[in-house]
Amino acid sequence: MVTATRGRPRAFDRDEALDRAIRLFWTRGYEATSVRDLSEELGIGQPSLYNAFGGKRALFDEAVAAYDRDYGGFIDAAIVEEPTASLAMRRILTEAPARYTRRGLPRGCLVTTGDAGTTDTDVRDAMARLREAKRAQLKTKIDADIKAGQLPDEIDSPTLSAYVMATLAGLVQRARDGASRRELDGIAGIAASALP
Amino acid sequence: MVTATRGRPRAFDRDEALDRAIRLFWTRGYEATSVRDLSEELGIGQPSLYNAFGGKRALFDEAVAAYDRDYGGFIDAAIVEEPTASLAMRRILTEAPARYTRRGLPRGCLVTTGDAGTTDTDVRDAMARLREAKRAQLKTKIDADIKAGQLPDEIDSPTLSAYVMATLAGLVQRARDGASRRELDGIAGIAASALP
DNA sequence: CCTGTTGTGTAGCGACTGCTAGATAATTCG
DNA sequence: CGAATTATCTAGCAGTCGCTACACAACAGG
Repeated sequence: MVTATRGRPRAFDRDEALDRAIRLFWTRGYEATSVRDLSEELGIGQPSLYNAFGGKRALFDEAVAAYDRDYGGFIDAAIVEEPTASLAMRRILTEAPARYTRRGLPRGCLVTTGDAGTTDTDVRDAMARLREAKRAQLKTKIDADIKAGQLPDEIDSPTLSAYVMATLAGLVQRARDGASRRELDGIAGIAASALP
Repeated sequence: MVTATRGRPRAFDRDEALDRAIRLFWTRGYEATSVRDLSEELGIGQPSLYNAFGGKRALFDEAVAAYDRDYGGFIDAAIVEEPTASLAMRRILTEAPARYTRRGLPRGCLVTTGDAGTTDTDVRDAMARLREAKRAQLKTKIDADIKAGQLPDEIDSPTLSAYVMATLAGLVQRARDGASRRELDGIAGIAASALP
């Protein structure tokens, strides 16, 4: 085996520690989360954190990737699974309120607000690129429907995909300000009524 | 005179310094803006800053108040000046894209994102209260129209006002991610089509 | 002039930031 | 067993945070 376990074994569950890191970054964002906060919340010393994850920035990147897979994947799922862009967009707006107000989990979305209030431009650029990638995915799906005649030619796919992303960001803002799941459902319902 | 100018006169323009502080907080948010940054950008020493404004938090509060008056007032103006809630909401969504992408000014809105990524719960609560006040103003205007028969009884005014606020937050997010004025116009147009 | 009042500059406080050197503990391999 | 490898712990680095004590400068009133 290449992955022979030589040396002293790790004293903590790496996946569980990563999940705790996700929730802390999710709650406070990148810059407002200190390495000492992480060390305490993960229940490991700082040298262990650096040994296992490489550093604050590397841990954040890994946390964002794991978040996108474990918590934020409903958007990708809707785009992949729904037969049309209209259905995908409606499903995204329908599911978002529940996703942003889960009990036992932080409010909102790590990808949407994880870089807010962060000075580091690398972090901001990386997160902006991730958001842009989601929008582009949706735009591609809309374009496919236009080409297939499922949506009228006049539809502006860059704007429409941006509209959905902006609506999600608005829902995140409301969720973090304490809005109820019910209120978010109402907002998403109004927003969905503008979809083609 | 009570305001006799005894003692050494101030060596800088307080209003201009406050305006520079507004732009810095607007760009970076509360926590990511350091007192040293402010001191440098305002062109005054830290003791002068503390003497003139009281401290970082007091300066931020004053900056937010001045921002709301000088830059963010278009929302209040629309609510006060437009005869109906429908017109006010449409005007808000129409004007927001330009407001969030002014040349020579930071992107977005200080009230919407000034507290993002901030640990201090007092700051977050104060900003959330300010946002809630705006929403409540709009809700009152909608309620008045319902009562006057200008809008149907089935309209859910808390949700509709929250929808407008959420849309603005989404526009801010897109603006800060680099979206063009034109894209924001498009998003706002779609959002407005959902209004009653 | 002198006194009182206020603003400015220097210099530094204690607390926190991300990070790491060095010693030691716990495991596998030969 | 010893040697090699990896993890953990203590302790502390240089840098930044918001803030301020202190000395001095610049004004008004007497």
